[in-house]
Amino acid sequence: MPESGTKSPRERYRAQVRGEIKERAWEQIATAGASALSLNAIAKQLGMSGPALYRYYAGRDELITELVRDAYQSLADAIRAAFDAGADVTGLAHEWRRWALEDPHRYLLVFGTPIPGYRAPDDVTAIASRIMAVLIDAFAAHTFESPATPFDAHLDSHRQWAADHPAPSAVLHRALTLWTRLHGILSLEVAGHFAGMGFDPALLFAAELDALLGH
Amino acid sequence: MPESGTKSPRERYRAQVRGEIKERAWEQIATAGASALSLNAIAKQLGMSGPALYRYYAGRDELITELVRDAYQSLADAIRAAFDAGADVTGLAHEWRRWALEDPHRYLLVFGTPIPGYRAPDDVTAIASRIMAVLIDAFAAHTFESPATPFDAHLDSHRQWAADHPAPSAVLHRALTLWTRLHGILSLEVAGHFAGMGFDPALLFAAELDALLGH
DNA sequence: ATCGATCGGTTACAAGTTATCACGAAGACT
DNA sequence: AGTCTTCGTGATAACTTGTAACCGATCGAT
Repeated sequence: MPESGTKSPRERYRAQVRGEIKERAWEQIATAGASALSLNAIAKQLGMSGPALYRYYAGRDELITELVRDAYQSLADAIRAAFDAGADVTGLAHEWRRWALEDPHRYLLVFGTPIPGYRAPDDVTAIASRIMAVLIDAFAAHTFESPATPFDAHLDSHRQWAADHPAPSAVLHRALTLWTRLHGILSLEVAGHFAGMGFDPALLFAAELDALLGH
Repeated sequence: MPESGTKSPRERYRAQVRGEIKERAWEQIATAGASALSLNAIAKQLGMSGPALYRYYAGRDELITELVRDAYQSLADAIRAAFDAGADVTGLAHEWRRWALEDPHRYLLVFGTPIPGYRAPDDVTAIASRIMAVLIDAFAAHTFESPATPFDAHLDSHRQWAADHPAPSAVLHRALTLWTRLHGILSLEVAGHFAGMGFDPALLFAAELDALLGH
């Protein structure tokens, strides 16, 4: 977030307070989860009492929406940076996992059970498309001798989720499959469903990655 | 739940009210999600006011815990029934999906973001083991020529999650993979993350199933 | 059959939450 | 300086979960 230079001091102060609010919100989410987020507690932590916070965010939903957007953007940045640094699909997948485990509640806020009231803002789907585009680019380097499945044919005419990326539909399929398979493992791991099972989730993750990338 | 015959009328009444409470709770969860569950509203719907509900459930956590247990048991029964009716792995997977889509919030209550305070009761992991055992039995009918992965070796010494099922670790691996891959798709679908993407989730589901069962 | 303890339900209350309103103080701009 | 927007305040409303005290009906035992 550079380039916040030419602004009125009022707006700079406002932006800074909004940032502090989000910071405290993330602290609360990291410890107690998103549904335990308390605007009152945040305000108290910042030294101001109760309704002052409503000058900065219209309500709980708006704050959460912005947190979701930030989290999405954070994932997009991490994936993009890894790709620009030369990471292949395996590298992107491990970066994805690192990002998920770094803050489990953040991952669940983005990909987990949706908050009852709120609806995803439109720009979030744009960020998602950008993430998928990076995955597709990474897969485009590989070559696959994959038999065309019925789903591949279906994808040929349904590719707006990938920002109409010109890659062949088999590649789109791979990218989509990478997403769903990684999410299957990561969401279960992050939600603690592997807890009492004994095996090492990292090994399962690696095995799934190997299986996808041509056994 | 047969064999609830020889009970004191007090206990029968109590059991019936507890059942009605859970019914209303499921209605609320199905419409507004688990985090919007209101004990007051449930009590009001049942004609009794507020704190009377605490005679039946010690608090929110205990009610949710029982709902989670019931949902788990419901899935276990559905899978078990399909298996006993002769369903193969494909049939079990579709039954799993049918169960998930039948009540999305129920699926998310079990496999989604965990509720902040509550912890999964011990018997839930036992039910999970029973489900996994059915999956493993279904896979045991298949034969695989799979190269032993490092994860397979790891699973050989970490199989208590499958109730120490005697199947070879490659089969355990398949069953575990089925779970995580199906959950990856189903959780994203149920949480609405495929909403604006355009493609048909059912075809993606079928494609993943085909890919897993030996392309 | 009467007596007594337990159970079920009630109202009242405490401590929280989100959110709105009306007001005062302080900075910013003309 | 004067005005005007913004920020923070306390008061208030309508909620929530959960506890405490009380009262009546029912069930079990004598």
